[in-house]
Amino acid sequence: MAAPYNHRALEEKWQKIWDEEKAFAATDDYSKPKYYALVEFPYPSGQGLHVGHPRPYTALDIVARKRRMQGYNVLYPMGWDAFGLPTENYAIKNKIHPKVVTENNVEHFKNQLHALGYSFDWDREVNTTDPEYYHWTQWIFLKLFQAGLAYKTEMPINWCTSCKVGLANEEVVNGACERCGAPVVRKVKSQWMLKITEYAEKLLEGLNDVDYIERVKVSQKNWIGKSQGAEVDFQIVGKDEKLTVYTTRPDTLFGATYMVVSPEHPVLDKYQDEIKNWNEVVAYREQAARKSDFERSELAKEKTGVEIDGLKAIDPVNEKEIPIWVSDYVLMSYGTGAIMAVPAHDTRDWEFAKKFNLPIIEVVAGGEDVQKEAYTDVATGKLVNSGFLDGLEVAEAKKKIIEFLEEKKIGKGKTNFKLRDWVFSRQRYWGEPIPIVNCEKCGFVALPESELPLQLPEVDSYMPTDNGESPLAAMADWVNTTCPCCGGPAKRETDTMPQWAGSSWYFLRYTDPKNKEALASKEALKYWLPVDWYNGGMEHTTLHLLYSRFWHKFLYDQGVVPTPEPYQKRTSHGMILGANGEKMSKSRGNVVNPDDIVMDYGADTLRTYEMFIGAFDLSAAWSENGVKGCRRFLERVWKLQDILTEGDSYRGEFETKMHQLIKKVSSDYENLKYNTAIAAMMSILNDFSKDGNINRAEFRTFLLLLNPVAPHLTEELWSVCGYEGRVYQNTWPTYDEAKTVENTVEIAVQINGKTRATVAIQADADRETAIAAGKEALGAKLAGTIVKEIYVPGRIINIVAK
RNA sequence: GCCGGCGUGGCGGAACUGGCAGACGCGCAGGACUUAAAAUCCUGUGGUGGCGACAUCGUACCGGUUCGAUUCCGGUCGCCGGCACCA
Repeated sequence: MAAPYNHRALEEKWQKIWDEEKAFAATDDYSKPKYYALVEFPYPSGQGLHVGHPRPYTALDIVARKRRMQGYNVLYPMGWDAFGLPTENYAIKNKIHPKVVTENNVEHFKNQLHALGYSFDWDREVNTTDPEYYHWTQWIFLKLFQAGLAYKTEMPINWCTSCKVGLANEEVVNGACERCGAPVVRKVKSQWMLKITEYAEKLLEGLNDVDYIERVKVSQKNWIGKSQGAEVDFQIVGKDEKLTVYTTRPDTLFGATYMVVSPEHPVLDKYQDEIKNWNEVVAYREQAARKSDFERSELAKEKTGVEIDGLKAIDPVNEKEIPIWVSDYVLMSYGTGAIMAVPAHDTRDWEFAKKFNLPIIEVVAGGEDVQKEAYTDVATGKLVNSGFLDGLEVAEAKKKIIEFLEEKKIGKGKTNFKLRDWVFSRQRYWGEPIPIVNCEKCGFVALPESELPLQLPEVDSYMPTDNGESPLAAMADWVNTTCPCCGGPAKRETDTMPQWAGSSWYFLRYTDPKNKEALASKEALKYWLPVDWYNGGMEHTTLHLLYSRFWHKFLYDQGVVPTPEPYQKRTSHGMILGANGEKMSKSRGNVVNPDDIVMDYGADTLRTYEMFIGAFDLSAAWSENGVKGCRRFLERVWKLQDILTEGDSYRGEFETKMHQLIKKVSSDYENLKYNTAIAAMMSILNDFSKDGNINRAEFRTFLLLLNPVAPHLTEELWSVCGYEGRVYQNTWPTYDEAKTVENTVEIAVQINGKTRATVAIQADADRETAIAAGKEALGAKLAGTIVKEIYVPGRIINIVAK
């Protein structure tokens, strides 16, 4: 009888051996085929590892281990995305330097990950807060600055009232701070911006060349928000001034019955003397400005606005004079900040027109009464009341009107994006200093590369300030410097970079993490890129994933990296929820600590459970009973050693089963179907138990297949049962396609599509034989006249009778 | 509102390309072992009817295509995710 399955001793033992043997180090042997598997590096928070973390880590650990056994040089690295607010807040509260907080948290996280037996190459660990690392984050920023893609501007930013920090658009969710949930207001500040919009088209097109799961692609496309339409100039009556609008429906130009400008539109100030109701306009504008984005979207149902008394515009196609309104349903930040309103064919314009009694003119026929509802369908309608466009379909009309506009020089075809430039400044301490000085004479000047890394200075207070200045601004010694350009007095930039900076390129550093001359050597980048498989959370789809693709594409254009896209394949895992189906949180009291599971059941059980819990991409509720079930499975695997018999080839009925198993497990591991791979192994285990035997050849293959999921247990069994070497040093089992097919199959025999019997026949039986056998199996059940006989080899026999 | 995805036992979930729906696990019920319990092992487990072989219904709902539909098509309802006065 085998000794009891002592997971604690055994897991510790093997983790130590793997460390000593450097079992999972990626080598610099560039002649071997490579495989780069990547998971998002964690933010080392004070709470430690969450049970959600092991799900993606285990999934790609399985892939990494399998690929190594298949002869690949595998890079499966891990690191720390350690700049950020929670650490800083903790540091403020407990009066500990954020660097110390980070070190402690990293150590804790590392121990926890280590206890899970991941095959990370710990020699390549990176940490975004390490000056050796952020040296290169700053270097990339300088490149962006030199290329004109980083600029500083006064603009209204999203200001979190609680974190006291500016946020990128992507960090604002329903008008509230993504992190803390506090309301976000607009605040005008001078900010560093990155021109991600310059790459909008490339970011969109690049999606065609990569293998991302559909919903990730769709989210990125929505976020980039490409639309095609036209810009059209509307003459302002009696002025030498044109009001330009952007529209995706230039075909409806004849139906424009009024115009709307956003409250911030400059035309208002320019002609304030001619606006008779200027007081009213100013009042409206102030009211709109006071609203936070949150309120704006909350109050979206009811349209508001003021007609500008004194300014009119002329529709360029029909010369009609139309009124101009101000309303906050038109945004200054998209298009031109002004629109032509076509209430008959736009829902928002329709609502506005109804409220203020403006005319609604149908120009696309085919819908219901436009006085009752806007008709927005573009696929079926035909143009009416539109002069030379009458009778055309929408698509044709669009083309024709754009030609017309361009010919008359009153407009042009235009593509717009929703994507906006990336607000790159944070008024915080715990981030990468921006390596720029502001010289009175020379303006903004880049630090010379030789002065990198520009290290974070020690400060007395990390507190953010109410006036929106970074804590660094209070450090006169550090702030006051000399201009690298003219040597005159200059001031350092005191804002720091957002957390997304360090994570935008970390996968490059893993390829050559200790390089002091460059972010990584050309050779390393050429060999390892692109990342073959990257898995991460859906919540990073429009943030990290988009940002890092942007940086990568920029670095590609600079000749720094060899591939236009960083990640060949991107998948996403579902969340692990509490047992009650709700998100785990302290306040809900449904948090599961992975340390407890490792202690009580073992890392292998936790790994198996998280892979078995359900479809990888869907969220799944925690179940302690499910954990027990997986532990039970591993216990039964452990006991197989008691029924082990000699044999160097698969026995009889097990031959087909083993070949099928190798095939299934191998492909399931590659296709995020870990749950069915484990189910298949459970199933064959049941067969072995029932049989009362497993021979050495069968057990050997079984251990190899299970190893990526439960590496400690399988190594121990491998060693205990006297197989040679280590599992991880062995070759992944192969199968013979011909041997996955059974000789005899039991197939269903149907009458009129309903199964009435089953029959065992040769898998490759010919039609006559099969149908004869089928009829025999049906016996007396077969009655009436046979109309048709269907035989699908290996699948079904169906007799159609009347 | 637009876009994407989903809807299968008591529960988590399987089902290749249209071919025996419910693999595997959990739970539950019965049994073995035990003084007893836990653990372990064995058996059963979609509903209804029948002692039974079996019959019949059943993959959100309604309809269609097909010899045959969880799978394909049309419509309805519901849920989840992304985007959202983006003109």
